[in-house]
Amino acid sequence: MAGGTKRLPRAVREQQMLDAAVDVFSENGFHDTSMDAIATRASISKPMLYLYYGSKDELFAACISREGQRFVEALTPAGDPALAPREQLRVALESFLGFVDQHRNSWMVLYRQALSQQGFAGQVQNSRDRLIELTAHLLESSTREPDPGTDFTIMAVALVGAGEAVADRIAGGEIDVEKAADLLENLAWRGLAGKKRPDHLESEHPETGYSA
Amino acid sequence: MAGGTKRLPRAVREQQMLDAAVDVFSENGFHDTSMDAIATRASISKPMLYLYYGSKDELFAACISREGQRFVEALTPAGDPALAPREQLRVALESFLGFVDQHRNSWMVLYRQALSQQGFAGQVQNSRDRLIELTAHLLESSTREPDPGTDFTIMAVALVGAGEAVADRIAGGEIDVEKAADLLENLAWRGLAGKKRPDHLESEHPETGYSA
DNA sequence: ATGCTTCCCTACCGTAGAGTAAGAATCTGT
DNA sequence: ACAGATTCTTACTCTACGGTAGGGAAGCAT
Repeated sequence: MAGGTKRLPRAVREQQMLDAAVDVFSENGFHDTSMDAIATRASISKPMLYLYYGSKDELFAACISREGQRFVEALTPAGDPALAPREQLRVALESFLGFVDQHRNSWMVLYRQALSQQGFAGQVQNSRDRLIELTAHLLESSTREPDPGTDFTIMAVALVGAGEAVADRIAGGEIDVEKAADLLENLAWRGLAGKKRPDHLESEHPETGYSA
Repeated sequence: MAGGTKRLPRAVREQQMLDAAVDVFSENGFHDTSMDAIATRASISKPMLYLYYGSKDELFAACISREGQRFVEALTPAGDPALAPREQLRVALESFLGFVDQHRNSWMVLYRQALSQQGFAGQVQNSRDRLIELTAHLLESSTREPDPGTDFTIMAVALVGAGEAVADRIAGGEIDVEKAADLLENLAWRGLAGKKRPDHLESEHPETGYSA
């Protein structure tokens, strides 16, 4: 009589548990989240968590794994080889920021929790490194005359870092995806102080200036 | 007979304790660090920690406070009003990255630990926000014809984010300060794919490649 | 040489929370 | 309608660790 729902097949319950776990982890962090809290949130009893996932660590790892999966999937449209490299970068940017905009919990769990939790950082750093390598590739492909000695990987590190910082603001609801994508695209190609996008833009309208 | 050293004046012991605490916190994170571990590292007994700082939280807060202080101090040379804004930005960049290069533990504690520890994040976010505002100001001051509607704060967020990402690589010993500063300066003014610094550069010499 | 202050320790308490034992329902095939 | 598998719960155990009680020894006055 845990709450009403009962006797669901394992596969379903597992997802429910992960949903609850991601929620609570993203709210309170790994250490300040108790298994009881997750169980309660999932309207289930604690031993179920241990039956399906073996331990708190494994449960958290499962969260990272599923959310990381989703994260990578959200970026695959950017891999479309039909697009010009620079367009790919634009798509990647929008996919990335769009993913954070929705799925804020995933973002919080993956980046603000997992990355700082020794023992899980490596697992996330993998997806991150792939993102960086992808970015480095796109930068390299779309640069006409690369200055000799240019380290595209470090450039990608910087750009991804900028993206993550901006993503945090998106997750905080302070700016919207389009504006952020514009900013980062300009950052990549013209520098911060450079003019904005040369073509269209402002087409949307002149209104507020901030999102919310 | 805790280890040999004995009966030091309070002010000294307090610093010892903070040194030890910063070390251990930066290695293991807040939650995976026990007060016993810190006491042992400081060659002191646990009740001393509680006598001088009242609790684990307060001790951690003291760490953040001291390291944050040092962090801000390291950036003050950039405030020199005699410098042109763009030079100020360059100095700020080098001060920031230089600080991370030495004081890696401070960096880890402040950013990788405190920022992800709910309850302390706000305290650090303060210093961070000031850094962002400072950067935004410098950007604004040194931009000739600001495109109307340009949000310098968000730009600063992006640039600082890039700086933090690069700083992590510095802390990891993967690149050196000068190279990172060049990269970020170029990022700010010309964009990632832009040419490197037009003037001197490579003037330093080809030596070691690492600092320490 | 006696009190007062400062510094410091050994030994303990209390509890939050990870993990488990034991078994009760419910479903599925035959 | 019975056996076996699957889902699920209540009610525990046990340990790590934050925090404390109580006292001891060293310096410094007068």
